[in-house]
Amino acid sequence: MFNKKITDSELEILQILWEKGPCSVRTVHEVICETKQTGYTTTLKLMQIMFEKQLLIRDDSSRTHIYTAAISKEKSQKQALSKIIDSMFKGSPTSLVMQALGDYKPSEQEIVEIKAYLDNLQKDNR
Amino acid sequence: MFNKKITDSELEILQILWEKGPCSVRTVHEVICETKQTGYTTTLKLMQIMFEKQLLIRDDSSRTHIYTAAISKEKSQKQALSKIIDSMFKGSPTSLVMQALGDYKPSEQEIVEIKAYLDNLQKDNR
DNA sequence: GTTTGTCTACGAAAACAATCGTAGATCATG
DNA sequence: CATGATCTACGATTGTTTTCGTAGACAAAC
Repeated sequence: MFNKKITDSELEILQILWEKGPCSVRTVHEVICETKQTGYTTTLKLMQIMFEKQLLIRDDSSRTHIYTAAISKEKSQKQALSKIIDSMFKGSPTSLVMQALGDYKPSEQEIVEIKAYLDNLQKDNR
Repeated sequence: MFNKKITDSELEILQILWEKGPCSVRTVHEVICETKQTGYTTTLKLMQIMFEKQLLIRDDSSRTHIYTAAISKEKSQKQALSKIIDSMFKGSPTSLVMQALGDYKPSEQEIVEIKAYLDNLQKDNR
């Protein structure tokens, strides 16, 4: 029942809503238009479908409906990570982490932060 | 001209080729059949399309064509990471790493490995 | 109150992905 | 060499996602 696949277009809309909070279709559409050239009703339809799929919540008490993301950014991040860990990293989160660290060398400061985080995990383990 | 979108089915095929090296359609199809029930010609067609898209290279010197992945696993991993870093982690690789560590608590052993890796990065920085 | 603009709803088209059936070529084997 | 197995090529079908046009409701402005 859960685990509906989120398409790229849908993700784009979710991101706008995570960023800006509850929005009308018009507002979302204007953001999309900055990068993509597409019609207003396209955005509308997408958001209506997302509402049906329960990816969005909407307040239709006034004429201009206001939409809100129904799933948290964190949960989606986890889902996205989960998917690529399965599909690209043989199910090994650690190998994803190593690869990410290798590809995008973090700064000294960031390394320190990550290490601190790892220290905490180790404490929890005991 | 670049940035061909790789679909899930295509990724499945790429993974098999990364794992096993150059393969015939039959070989790939047999692996797919272990998890999915699908016709041989479906796999064939997919691989033909991937060849046209230049996701695969093929040797058609003998009757049974032999296909090879045209992009490396590492490059695809990087591409996949890059995509979700952009789309879900506001362009911050570090935040992806932290989230992954938080979601999938690594074992003591893995933590040690990651720390060692970070140590190396720090050395390189100096 | 009529015109103009903005909103939703909805159906249909277009684009893209995945599936399969069939045909024709080639090969292996009795 | 005839039969059956296996291969490619290719068109057709189905399913999903994205796009848009049109219609009707409502509001604002003149």
